Amino acid sequence: MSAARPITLKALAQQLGLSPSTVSRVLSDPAGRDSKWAAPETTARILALAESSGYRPNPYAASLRTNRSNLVGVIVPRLQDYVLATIYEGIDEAALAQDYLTMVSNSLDVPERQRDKAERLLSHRVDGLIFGDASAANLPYLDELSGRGVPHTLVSRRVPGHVSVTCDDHEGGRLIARHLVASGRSCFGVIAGRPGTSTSIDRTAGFLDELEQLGVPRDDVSLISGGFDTPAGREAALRLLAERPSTDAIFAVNDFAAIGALGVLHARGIRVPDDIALAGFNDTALAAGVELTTVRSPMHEMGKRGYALLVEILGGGTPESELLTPELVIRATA
Amino acid sequence: MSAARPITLKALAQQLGLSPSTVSRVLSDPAGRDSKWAAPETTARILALAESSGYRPNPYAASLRTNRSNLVGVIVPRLQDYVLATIYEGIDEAALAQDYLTMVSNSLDVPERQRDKAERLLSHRVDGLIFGDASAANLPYLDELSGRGVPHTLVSRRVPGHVSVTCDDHEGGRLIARHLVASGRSCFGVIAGRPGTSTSIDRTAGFLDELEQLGVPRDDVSLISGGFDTPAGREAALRLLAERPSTDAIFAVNDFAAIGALGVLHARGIRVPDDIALAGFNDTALAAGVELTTVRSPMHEMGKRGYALLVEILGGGTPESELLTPELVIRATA
DNA sequence: CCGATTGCCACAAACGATTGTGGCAATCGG
DNA sequence: CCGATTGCCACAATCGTTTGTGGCAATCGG
Repeated sequence: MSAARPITLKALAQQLGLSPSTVSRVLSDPAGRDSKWAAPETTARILALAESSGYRPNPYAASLRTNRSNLVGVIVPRLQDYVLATIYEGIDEAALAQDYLTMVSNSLDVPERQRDKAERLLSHRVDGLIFGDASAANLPYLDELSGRGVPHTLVSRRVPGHVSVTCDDHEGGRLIARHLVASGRSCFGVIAGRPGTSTSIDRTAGFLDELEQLGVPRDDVSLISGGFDTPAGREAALRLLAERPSTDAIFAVNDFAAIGALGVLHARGIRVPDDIALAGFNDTALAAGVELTTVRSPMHEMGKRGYALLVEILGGGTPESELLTPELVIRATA
Repeated sequence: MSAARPITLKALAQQLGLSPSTVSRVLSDPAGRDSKWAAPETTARILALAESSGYRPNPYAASLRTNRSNLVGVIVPRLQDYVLATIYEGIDEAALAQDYLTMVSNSLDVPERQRDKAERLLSHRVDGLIFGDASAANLPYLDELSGRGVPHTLVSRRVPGHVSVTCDDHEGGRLIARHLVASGRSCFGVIAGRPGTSTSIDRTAGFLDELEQLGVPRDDVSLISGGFDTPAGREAALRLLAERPSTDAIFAVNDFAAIGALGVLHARGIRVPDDIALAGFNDTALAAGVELTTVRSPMHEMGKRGYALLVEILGGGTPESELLTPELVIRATA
């Protein structure tokens, strides 16, 4: 019932007839078995007792002394979003491998919430922050953090002036455009996602640039903004069909929006891809489930790199932003 | 560039000409404005300076002294799973409201990983744990935790001997069965999910019990186990169609598996629900997207209650497990 | 053979909070 | 008017680490 108070360093030292300092140095020496802080035999005794007694250093005492927490905070729009959840998994995996722990919070893409969550994390003295929700709307806060010297990196979305690791979204948009044109489509609709986010902006820009390059008149493509989720996709698809019935290809910049669109196409009895081709973005697990043509973005890798760059910054480095390469995944819908 | 060292309590006290103890008591008194630890005017001065100087108590120093961290650890099978992500959001929301922070980790439903992640969290001195991945396979570890006096609760899945908050899965299964029979179905397939988990076991048991009660011969229903995700659903559906072509209704105990099944039905040109009715479970966002008939389980609420019960335990209470009531959501597929 | 290294280890001062104890003045009760 | 209470506050110990400094013996170089 009563959770026994964990063994302390002092207790360990006492049992060993040593001073806490020696035990501490040996235990925290990365060299481990052959640390130079004690005689080999002493080192062995320390390691053995630490192991058998199940000693766990109290991280609070350590952090208090060292002023480092080995904790990184992560802010995402929403963990329910498969894409961000996957990126976070990548972050967490990389962090765990270095004995860092992570804490994650949802910002719901609203700036004051982002600020609130981030400050909360900072109150808990995280060593650095990783943002998955950067956008034009919260750029001021990010800039403030830079000014305050708070180490941070961005993943998934980029904004000017901050180190980020993102998918080459522009290129991703081009890939889709090329594929749709190659398969004979001529009247395009873009479900463009949330305004002010680089994922939305870059993907549609890439799409438009490639179309232009391929000689498609700008008049033959219509854009609809909204959100990244399924309901947003439904709504956008409805508007698209209403405003331009001649549409024969739809590019949703996010798989979830694409699935929403797919729902209305099915409901209308529109055949996919025969009547209208549909493509998404990200290659989430669901995309495979519904045979959706999409672009694979290396989400997991993005998280790992985002963490790695943060560590570089924490170490005093000044890394460059990274662009990960996307890959076209052709399935049944386009 | 250099992150200025945060203001300390001692510094505050010095500027105020008071002792740290007084400042500490006033600041941490929930009564706030009218705490009885100092003269009203003094209290006001303290509060004012704390505010204007942006004082943030160092949580490590506090935890070291109080032996409490105001941190709870959460273990889920996988955050990519919308269901668990939503439950976690509920946990986190409830925790934040009480100034608790949460840390979450994936166990991938493998027992040694669960143990590893949980121990890691315990090393960081979380006050308690919430498990979203309880199953027959890791029951021994959960029992061990009970023995060690580690406060914990379960969400989503239940297991004997541990306090949990789950959906009334048995009842949920009954709801689907009743609906399918009422709409004239007679040959049933169940995509049963991961063996050893209560969500799988209870939902199919409820389904079978209700069918029996409605007079459906046990021979007219076939069960297929596997996993909870989309690929598992695909595979199960394929087997189902092969083994029993007369099937006219499928109950997948999870929306994602259902969507996998939906994919193969579409691919085979089988009309839903005309040829085969399909129902899922959980009412995830995707279910609405594909017009899937399903059972709504209160995921967010589950998280909040799971946290609340943990707090009760931390306070020395001994709460009962809770069963949240599900709700049938009829859409297009059944 | 003697002074300088080197190997091994202990002392003690932090880190920044919380909290038991106690002191002094002003006010109260009778 | 006097002893007891109350209001307001300070002292100092403590939580469990890390780390600068230094001491003693054994070994080394010349």
